[in-house]
Amino acid sequence: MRSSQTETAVLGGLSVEPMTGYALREAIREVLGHFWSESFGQIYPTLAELERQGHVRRLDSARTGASTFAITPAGMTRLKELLAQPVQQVPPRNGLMLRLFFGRHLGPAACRSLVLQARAEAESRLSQYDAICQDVMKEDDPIGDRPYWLLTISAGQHTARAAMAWADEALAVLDQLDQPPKAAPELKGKK
Amino acid sequence: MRSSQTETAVLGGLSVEPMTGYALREAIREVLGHFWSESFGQIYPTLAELERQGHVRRLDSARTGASTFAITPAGMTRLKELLAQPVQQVPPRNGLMLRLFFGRHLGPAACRSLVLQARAEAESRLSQYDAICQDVMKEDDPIGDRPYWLLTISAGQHTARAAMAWADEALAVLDQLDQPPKAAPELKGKK
DNA sequence: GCCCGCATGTAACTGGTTACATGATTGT
DNA sequence: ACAATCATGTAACCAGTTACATGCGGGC
Repeated sequence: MRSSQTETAVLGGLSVEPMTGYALREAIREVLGHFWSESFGQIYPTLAELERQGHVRRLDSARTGASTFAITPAGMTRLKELLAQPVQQVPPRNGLMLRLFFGRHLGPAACRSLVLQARAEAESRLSQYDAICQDVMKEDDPIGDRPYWLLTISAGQHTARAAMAWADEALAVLDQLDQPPKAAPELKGKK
Repeated sequence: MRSSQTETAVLGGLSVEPMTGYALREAIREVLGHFWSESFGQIYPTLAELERQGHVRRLDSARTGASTFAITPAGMTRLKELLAQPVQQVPPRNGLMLRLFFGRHLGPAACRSLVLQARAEAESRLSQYDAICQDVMKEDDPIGDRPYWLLTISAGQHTARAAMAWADEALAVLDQLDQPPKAAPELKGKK
């Protein structure tokens, strides 16, 4: 039973519409990209396994090698089962925080640029969410997936805004550290 | 060259004070726990390798098997080198978002309880940060690590608060989805 | 005498990525 | 003709966790 996580993503993707393995990966990158990722090395073996179990079926298995997969009723049942399983969280590993925690050895200036970079990334993510949001809103949604999709986008936006707010705060702190004139105000002009 | 990430955490930990491998793991769990984790299976081989390279040295290698490790000058150099390396980010895999994205198959009620759970976790993390913050403030800090440590705590607080705000918003949306009475208010009492 | 917490280490497994080999289709 | 893109699949590798084997020292 490979990973169940990948299985969920694959079945979930195919529950929206039938796709080739390749298209599936593209879709995951473009739509789930801000909270999920899969590589070919995971997708193809998983598809093969799911087919063996009758959870997906190959549509045009004909000539060309390229085959579109569709989810079967059994697959839908399996998907619901997988979705209902408890969320397993990954042990945290945040490289930025690790560096910042030992930031004394790095110096305030280097830390500053790390935080600045993080802020820029958060900002760019935020504008991507707007774009994705537009996309989701402008295609019609007969089966009612939209509200759920918007939920995940909203989560991304909250996270990104929080990251930016934190970064601003952190930058102020680091500036203080960089020139810590105990007293002596108003020597150089502003800031 | 094993993982460099673990190497950084281990050298960083020993840069604060000499410790045994066991204590190192405890310290990482307790202090870096909200953004980092290491297991024995990583720590011991890494310590052995670092010793071989002269980046750490065993203090009381005497009798009892238990040995305290200290970082060497070469190790400090190496640590700074590692900290200066670009942050490598992990491909995202957020199990909660995956479930929510395909939430239509799960139904609003089940999604609601997932979000509720996430909110509770965020809330508990938030109160943990307060506790850690107290700890950090009440021991004195001759070498100036404190501001950096507070930075990482603050990041955790921002993230947790964002998660809670999002959860509240999401809960409202899911409630709407659960009873979507286009019109026709006040039929059954309260719910 | 026994259990518990400190301590060290290793082997097996897992979940995942990267890189590669291969080939069809399409556009220029 | 050739390049780019779509498409499939596998093998090698990697980081990391889990579980296990082992043993010391102290408290009850």
